Amino acid sequence: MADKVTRTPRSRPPRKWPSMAEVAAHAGVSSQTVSRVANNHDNVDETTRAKVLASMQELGYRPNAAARALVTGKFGAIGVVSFDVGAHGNARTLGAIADAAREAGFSVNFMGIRAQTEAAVRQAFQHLMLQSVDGIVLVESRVLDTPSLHLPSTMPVVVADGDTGHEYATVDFAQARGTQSVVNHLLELGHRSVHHVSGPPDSFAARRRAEAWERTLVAAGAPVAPALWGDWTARSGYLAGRTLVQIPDVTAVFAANDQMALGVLRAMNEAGRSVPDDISVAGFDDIPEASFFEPPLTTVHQDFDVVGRHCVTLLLEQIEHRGSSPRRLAVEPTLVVRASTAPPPA
Amino acid sequence: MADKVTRTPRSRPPRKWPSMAEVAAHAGVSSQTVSRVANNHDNVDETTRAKVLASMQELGYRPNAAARALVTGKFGAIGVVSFDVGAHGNARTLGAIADAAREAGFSVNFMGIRAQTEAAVRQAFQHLMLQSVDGIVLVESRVLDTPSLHLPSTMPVVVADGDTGHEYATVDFAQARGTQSVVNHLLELGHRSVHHVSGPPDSFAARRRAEAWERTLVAAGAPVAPALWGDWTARSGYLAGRTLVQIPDVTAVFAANDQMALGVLRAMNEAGRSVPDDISVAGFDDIPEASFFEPPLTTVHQDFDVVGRHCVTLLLEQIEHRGSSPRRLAVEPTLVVRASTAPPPA
DNA sequence: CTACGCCATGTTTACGAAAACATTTCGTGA
DNA sequence: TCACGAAATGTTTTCGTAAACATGGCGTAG
Repeated sequence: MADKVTRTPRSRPPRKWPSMAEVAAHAGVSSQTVSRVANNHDNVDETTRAKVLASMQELGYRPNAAARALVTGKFGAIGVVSFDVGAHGNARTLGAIADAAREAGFSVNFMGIRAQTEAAVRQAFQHLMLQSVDGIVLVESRVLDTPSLHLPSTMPVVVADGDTGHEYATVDFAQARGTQSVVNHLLELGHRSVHHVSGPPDSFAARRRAEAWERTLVAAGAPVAPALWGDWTARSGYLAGRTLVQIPDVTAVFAANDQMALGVLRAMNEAGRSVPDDISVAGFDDIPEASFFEPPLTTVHQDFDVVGRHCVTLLLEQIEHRGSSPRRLAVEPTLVVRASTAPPPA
Repeated sequence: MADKVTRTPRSRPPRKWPSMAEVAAHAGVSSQTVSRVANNHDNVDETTRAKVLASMQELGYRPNAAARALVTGKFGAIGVVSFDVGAHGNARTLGAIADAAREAGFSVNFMGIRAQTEAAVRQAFQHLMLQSVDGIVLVESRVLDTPSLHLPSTMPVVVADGDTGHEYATVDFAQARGTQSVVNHLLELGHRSVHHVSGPPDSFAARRRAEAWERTLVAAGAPVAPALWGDWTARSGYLAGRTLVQIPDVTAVFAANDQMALGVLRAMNEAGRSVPDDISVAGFDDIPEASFFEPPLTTVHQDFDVVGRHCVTLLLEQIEHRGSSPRRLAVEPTLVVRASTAPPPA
């Protein structure tokens, strides 16, 4: 591109890291021996190994991941595609995945999704495959048609907290059971019915919670009022709460997550309703702050760390033996009763 | 390792992706031309380009990032080392970094830190360099001696929300100004002094907020009571709050983040103190839930998205021209007055 | 004592892409 | 008309590593 007179001598970084060959020369062995030491092969004499390690140390040798990946076909990396990490649950799951991955010697290639379109997810997947990962975890999928992602069948995938209607491995919470436990808790307290503030309809977790809520009510012969749809934010919970206070006979509200429950609490307070004396409110997730809400929130505890670790476990299973049929794991959530639920007013 | 009789024929993935050579053969051109098309060089005839693109499409060609990185020395990836992503601010920053990075064509290699030791950070850095990134962003550093990380001088680094006493580029909030604005807000309301619930002492952000709090009080000639140290969690704020209610003359509390402020609110309520009538409480961060606390929290708004984008900007600057001296950017936080602060009781 | 085999180590090659270098094909001005 | 240069394209080399293959030394069983 420039004139050839200048003879641009290929813009190499002035100080490159030493290569195996340089370490080998320094240690007086072949580069293959250095490779064996670097990969902890056992067929190396201890004396030689020590000599090589010393040279590595002295020269500050770092293996080049790109070269290694090129020849092995493995990248030592897993991709994580996640919706809004501003959401507590997603962030925690990501953190747990990263921890588990690191312990397994993998790094994590993170890709956030802003737009909730299938195109965005597909693009993220493709970008990750470009970036070369050995497998992908999809967190909180909101894509209706996961199978249409056109993933090569060779790419291991684990779906966390998402759709289950596909052939991929999945890890998620037993949403139904968790939901059932809160709703039943409220019914057992004597409430005739339980109103529901749901998450966004395009979220699988939200939909399953809503479905379980409805099923539980129906099973108990309780009337089912239409759910109010929120978007996981406290604000949407607040707006739903303002609607709820205008509906007569509302004595119990189950919000699909704790943030929305917080919004409901606020709306109740603004409307002069006492929680739990006038109205009981329960959430889902058990974020660390839930015990400090006003009043402390009854909710369903989810162990995101376990979910994250399971994701990595399942993914590594598939990476190790490509043929293995993907498994499904469910993590049991537990009801945590605090001060925001009580029997309905007499 | 296994018996050699089996003649394991090198375990290639049965269906590998097509290489440039295959695309080239299919399109009837040289692989170099394919390379030019793949990299959008302009010295390719439009007819040829179209032919190559068609072949790429048909064969499903994906460039191999490892091979590309090996020859270019660039990886198209930035590393992010962050403390607890369960913390809202860190998660948001990470999300913003990921977004900005993706827009710039970079992927994000995430590495979480659990242990708050220098060794853990150093290990994370080294792991990232192994994984081959073009630069690193360190979020919420709690390491006292950042320069001792022994990073090669060639590795671009940006420190977000951390120590500023080093030669790395930094992006953070004008902690001092934000703190000053809340503290002055409280003083102007008529409070004689302001108590402080600080973040952990090993966090730079916490330390700077505490210092600014103290300076502001001193500048105003107000008495300075010792700060109570928390750990960013609502629980620690709650514990601090329980201590505060036993101290006479406390009329205003500034917590170093919103979660701790929430804990303080809870402690006040438990102790029968009214906020803001008896005691004013202010936080820092303006998490989305803050408007829905009981009462809605006066706090300092931080725009994490801007911080994240700035991080990427500064990092790319260094990656592009290695020589450039690292810059420092500060993001202005803004005071958000809500219902948790008021004049002290008469 | 010798041959066989295992162990430590060395040599060659492949991985896929892009830089460097080389060649061909034109169009244009002298 | 021919030389010259720019544009398009092809050929060779390089990156750092690990697999595949090759070799030499040494202990031990026959």
